[in-house]
Formats: sequence, structure tokens, C-alpha cells
Amino acid sequence: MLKKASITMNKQEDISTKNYLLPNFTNGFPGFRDSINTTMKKVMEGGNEEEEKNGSSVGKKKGEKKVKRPRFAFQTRSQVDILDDGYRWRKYGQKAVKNNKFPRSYYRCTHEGCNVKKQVQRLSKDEGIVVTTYEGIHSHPTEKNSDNFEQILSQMKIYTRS
DNA sequence: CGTTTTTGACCTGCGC
DNA sequence: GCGCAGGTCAAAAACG
Repeated sequence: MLKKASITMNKQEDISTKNYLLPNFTNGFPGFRDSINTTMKKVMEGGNEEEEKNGSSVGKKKGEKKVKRPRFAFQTRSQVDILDDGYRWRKYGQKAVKNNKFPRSYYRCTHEGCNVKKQVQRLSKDEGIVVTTYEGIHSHPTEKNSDNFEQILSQMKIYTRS
């Protein structure tokens, strides 16, 4: 517990986790006020796109399928927890994770039909580090003018394709 | 008054 | 099978 090795991701994530350094990220996100040194991290790839139709709700209760969505992790050095990326998020949960003194917040995109989720967590080891994990790709444009954030997202897709 | 946050309960996967 | 750890729901408070 005392000398925990930093991030302590899940074993499965650790296997398929690859780090990518995007040049643009060095200066941080344009929409993130105090962000510096943002590192992108590919957590999991969701290239295998299963059919998401409803009807074959077998086994599960609500027919909610566990679709493997692409997930991207951002490790940003910032003073604020909530990073404004131009989208509108609704907080739907907060849980305290082990080995971390700071709780993890769960957000979901408020856009109808957009099932993009993200979770924000601050590392207890380095209080200035905020890990933002995106899950899924937005199917709608941003409301505000967040500069080249969308372009960065496009880069994410490209980088995480294979 | 509508939307978002808060917060505990509930659910689920996994290891023992 | 049980308990832990993580993820989600939902009711009520909080906010503009």
C-alpha cells in the first residue's frame, strides 16, 4: 500500500496499454485552462464492432450489451479536475478506488444517443496529475468552439486504429 | 422550474 | 458461494 507503483491499472489494461505521445499534447489542450503536458494513452481498442441492435437481450436484463468501445486515457497535469473539452457532461457517479485517496468521477455525454462516457481521476501520488479516460466516440459536433480539440480526437482515432 | 450534482444503494465480475 | 472492488442507478438536494 505504502509504496504502490503509480497508476496500478488492471492487469488486462496493462497488457494492452500503449502510450502515445502526440506532439500537440505537449503544450496541453487548448480548451483546458491550466493543463500542461498531456499524455495520451491507449487503454483499450474497440475495433471489433459488434452489432448493437436491440432484441437479442439474452442473459442480460435490460438488453444492454457490453459493447467494446474504444477507450482513451489522458494524463494531464492540471489544477482543475473538470477539463472543458467543449462537450456537455452529466455526472452520474463517484466512487473511491483503492490505492487512491481521491475519488473517481463518472461522467456521461448529455447528448441524446451519444453514449460516450468519461471518468476523471486525480492521482494521489501526484496531486497535479488528472487522468481523464474517454470511452467511445462522439457522434455529434461540439457546442463550443474548442479550437482543434476535434482534430486531436481525429488523431486519437488514427493512432488507436491498430 | 428544468437541469445537474450528490450520495447511498444496487449490480456485476472476479478472486479466493 | 462469498466478499471485495469497481461501475451504475436513481431519488432528492442543489443550482441557475
